[in-house]
Amino acid sequence: MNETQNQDRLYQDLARRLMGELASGRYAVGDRLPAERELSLTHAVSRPTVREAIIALEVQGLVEVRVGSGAYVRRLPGRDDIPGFGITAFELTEARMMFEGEAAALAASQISDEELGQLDQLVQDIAAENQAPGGSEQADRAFHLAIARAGRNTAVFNTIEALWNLRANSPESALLHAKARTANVKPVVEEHAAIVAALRTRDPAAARAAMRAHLAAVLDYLLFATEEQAIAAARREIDAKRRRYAGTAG
Amino acid sequence: MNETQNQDRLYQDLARRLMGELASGRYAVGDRLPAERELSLTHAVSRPTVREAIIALEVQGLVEVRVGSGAYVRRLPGRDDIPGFGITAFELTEARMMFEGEAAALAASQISDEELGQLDQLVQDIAAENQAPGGSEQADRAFHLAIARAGRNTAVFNTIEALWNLRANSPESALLHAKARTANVKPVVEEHAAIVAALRTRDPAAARAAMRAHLAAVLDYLLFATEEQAIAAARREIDAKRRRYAGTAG
DNA sequence: TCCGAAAACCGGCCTGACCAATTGCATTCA
DNA sequence: TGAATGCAATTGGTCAGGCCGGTTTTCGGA
Repeated sequence: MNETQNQDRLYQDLARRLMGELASGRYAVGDRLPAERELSLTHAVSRPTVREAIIALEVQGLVEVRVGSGAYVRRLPGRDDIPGFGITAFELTEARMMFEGEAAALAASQISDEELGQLDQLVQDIAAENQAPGGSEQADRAFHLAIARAGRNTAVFNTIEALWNLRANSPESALLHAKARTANVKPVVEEHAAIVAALRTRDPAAARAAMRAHLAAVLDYLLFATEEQAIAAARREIDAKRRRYAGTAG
Repeated sequence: MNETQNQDRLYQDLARRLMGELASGRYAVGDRLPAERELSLTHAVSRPTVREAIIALEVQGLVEVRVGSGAYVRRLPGRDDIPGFGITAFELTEARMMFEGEAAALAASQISDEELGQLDQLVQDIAAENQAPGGSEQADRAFHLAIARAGRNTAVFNTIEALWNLRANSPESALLHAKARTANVKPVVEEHAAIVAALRTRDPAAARAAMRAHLAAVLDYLLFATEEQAIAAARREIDAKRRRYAGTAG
């Protein structure tokens, strides 16, 4: 048993364990959870703590509490609770290529001169950010969201923003991106500048093409980074085998 | 005082009130909430209840609790808590036109014969659904999500699904769509069939065009429905004025 | 003026208790 | 025999009070 990686409060620990039991299929939708008093015994915590944990589940819509009856499973925890789960960096980037391309096309017909100026500034910020060691992706994110915002469509903006949040939540994705970014500073800046230039012409097709080109390049970087990773892994494996059989051969 | 519309538990009532105070701008991000003991006095509840309410806010990411220090505002309740809030039916449909068009293009290069067969069936379901009085949009939703799924990209599928959920959450949107749908049964079925036909050719550009054409038509329906609504509203207003001034004139 | 220790404050968690809603079972009546 | 009724056990709802350990503030000494 991984007895409670601490640092959280007890109720969070309990809530996580209960969520795990839900995810494990131990309970079906509609089933009743054990009573609060019973849970407090089986999990060795007080009833108030059990209540807090159940409330945490309730707020997330996982269970429904009926007075005098019990807590019932309303839905099972799924990918909604783990945004980005099961999504690879490639899928995410492909989705961004498709959707941000359209967002850029929309922005081309709506963007103001002031917003174009802000994008110019953001391109410079990206350049600075990429040269700094261990730089963040703050400016990069701001750049893409500014374009999405320029389309003047809340649904579009929310969608693009959600994709970026997804990216932050996916550890695999973040790692790959960081790796890919370090090697290719100049191209990234040029691509972003090209997007701004296309937007400045107010040509939707050109803006779409520039954005897609940029993200297609990102996709390439990712591929490259993955290959390197795969090669390194393969090399390690071969070395291990070599060592293992060294005794046999000698 | 709106003394507690009951039926919920106390903690929910308190949590709602606290959320209201956050929304009212009384606290800024980073501010500290009153201490638990203080809240229990000012709101006339026990400390456990206050704790439960604060946990409800914490689970939603609204506040962050620091041991020995207090509960701090992490973000203000906004559109994140009411998905679809502030998004008009037009924005949503425009976003769908852009994004589902791309999803259809992706699907064209990935879809299997079996999936094409399922789409054929769904087109028939949509026809049946639209003829039934007060029919739902179940088949319509299933049709569009099936196409999104056929692209074999989880991020893309999740995005399209999120847009459909948004649609369900927006009352204004649902109303308008219901109104628009009743008047135009045949075209809708034909448009869906055309999308399947385009997918069957495996031509991304054709699939994109068919999907965009369909949603552009939906946009037109919406416009029409809105105009009718606006005209009716204007007529009511004129009538009201007429009645108001009838006494003056007579 | 600066620093460190004590005190005040704050959340974390527990015990024990009582109330109200629900539910299941046994009793009772038709 | 079957349905209606009433009671008791179970369950969540809430409270009071208390102790602990971490954080912040304060105040006196260096």
